[in-house]
Amino acid sequence: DTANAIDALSQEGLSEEPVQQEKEAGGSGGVGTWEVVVAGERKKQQRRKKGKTRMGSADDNMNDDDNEGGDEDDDKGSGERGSERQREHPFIVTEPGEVARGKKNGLDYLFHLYEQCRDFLIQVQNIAKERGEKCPTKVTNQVFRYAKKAGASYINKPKMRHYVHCYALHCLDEEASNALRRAFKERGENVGAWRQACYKPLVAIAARQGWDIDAIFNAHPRLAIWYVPTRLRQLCHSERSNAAAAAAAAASSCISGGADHLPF
Amino acid sequence: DTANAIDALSQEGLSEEPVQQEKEAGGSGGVGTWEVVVAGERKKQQRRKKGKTRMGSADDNMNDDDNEGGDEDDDKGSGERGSERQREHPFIVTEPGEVARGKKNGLDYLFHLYEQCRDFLIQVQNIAKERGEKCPTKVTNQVFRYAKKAGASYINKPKMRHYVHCYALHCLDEEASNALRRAFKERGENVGAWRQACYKPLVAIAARQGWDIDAIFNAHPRLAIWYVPTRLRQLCHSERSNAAAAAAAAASSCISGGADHLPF
DNA sequence: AGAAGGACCAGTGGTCCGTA
DNA sequence: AGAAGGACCAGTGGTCCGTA
Repeated sequence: DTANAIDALSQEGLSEEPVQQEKEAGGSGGVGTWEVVVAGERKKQQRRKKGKTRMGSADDNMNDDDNEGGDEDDDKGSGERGSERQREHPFIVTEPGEVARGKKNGLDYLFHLYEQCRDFLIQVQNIAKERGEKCPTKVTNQVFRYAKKAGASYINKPKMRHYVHCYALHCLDEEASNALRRAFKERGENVGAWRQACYKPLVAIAARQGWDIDAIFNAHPRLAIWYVPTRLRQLCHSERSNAAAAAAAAASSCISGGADHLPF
Repeated sequence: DTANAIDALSQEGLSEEPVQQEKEAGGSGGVGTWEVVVAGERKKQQRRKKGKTRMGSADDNMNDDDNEGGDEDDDKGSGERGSERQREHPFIVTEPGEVARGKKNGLDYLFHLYEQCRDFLIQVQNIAKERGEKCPTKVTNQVFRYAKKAGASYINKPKMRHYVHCYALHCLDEEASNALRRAFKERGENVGAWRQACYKPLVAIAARQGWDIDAIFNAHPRLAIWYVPTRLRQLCHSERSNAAAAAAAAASSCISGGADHLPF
């Protein structure tokens, strides 16, 4: 399943750790390998306001003690501290197994991030169980915070939420997902277009299974830990309404004997 | 199950509706009867600050538009508007089937409130499903808000959370729950003492079932909709630790051959 | 232009503590 | 004193929009 994890490597990004750890975890892909990640704390400065690098906040300290002075305005143009804002490379549409070239990341890498989040969730769950605390069943803020603390600074909530339904298609119908990737790569579409196109086959799957997208997510062990995206839920709902209306119209036109006169 | 719902009646409290509706719902106890509750909107004034009765907020308007003037201080002694602050009558320890006398409510009534919350949850779930929205699996703030809007002003979150574990015992071992009620009534104990005493048999149940109090709640259909109380979770955890330590000590003393010398 | 993610916001779970 | 519940608070789910 995660056999070709090496192909999913991020092109070397801003922060060195992820790439290193990817390589270490490459062959096995087991859960235990992520303890390496946990051990290696982050080395980058985590800037809060732009340019205002703050020291002193220990790695285990999650407290948000940023309000000291009181002025949090007109910091425009104070970014002379040298450290430019850095981001992950943008995704491009790649075929299954294809490594992205240049300063880009491929879709195998994207999906691999979801597996990493799952590993982090499992760790958070184990800690919670040991301590007798509430145990999350989903990838929550707590899990994202844990991932960041563990050095996986390239994982963040907006990104993961943005592509959840793409990952869902990958989980639920890998054939269809792969075909879509190939088609969109061939057409030279960008990631946004591919992402949009992932909705339709998912709605079709939901249609076949009684429209209960929550049940579909929950029935799949790797998908069950992700919240159903609002947009996907909405699409399933409106499509179900359309289907129901169409069915009703057909039935009505059957009863009334044909399409040549208005049913009411 | 809810056959003796009439015995669970609240003594006529401040708000007339609950009692009336209890009586109507008395015989059947089905879900549908609560539509009566939904239909009958609340008539009482809902005061925000003390004595400051506000008019105008429509029943469907959940908006909290209370901040108009800006002075929200020194309202001490301004309660001359006639409407005294009103509350539900306090609970007393009653035997199963016993009606509380005087300005008191019995424990059958308390447990009945949990069933009502379940009915409200089911209604909220049905509405959510119809609309294709996220569907709560637990009694959430949204459900409490809905209950209030439906006229059940006597239901509130702090109260329901306070007694959840008492209801849990009632669900999981009604015999034990009934025996405890009889014993505490006979001894003349107050509700607080009875409530405290409900923890112990629950921890014993958890001990018999591998200490997983979440699994125990989730396995019971009427209990699964309630969050496991923090205190109960903590008690189960520390008791498990104690049991494990005791077991380890026993094993150690066995290995070392007896209790006459220190094992290390 | 297309995309990544810091940071905000409304509403949550949890329960304290001013009230009766 | 014992108890009911308004109201607060830290941290959540959700995603916008200033950024690169």
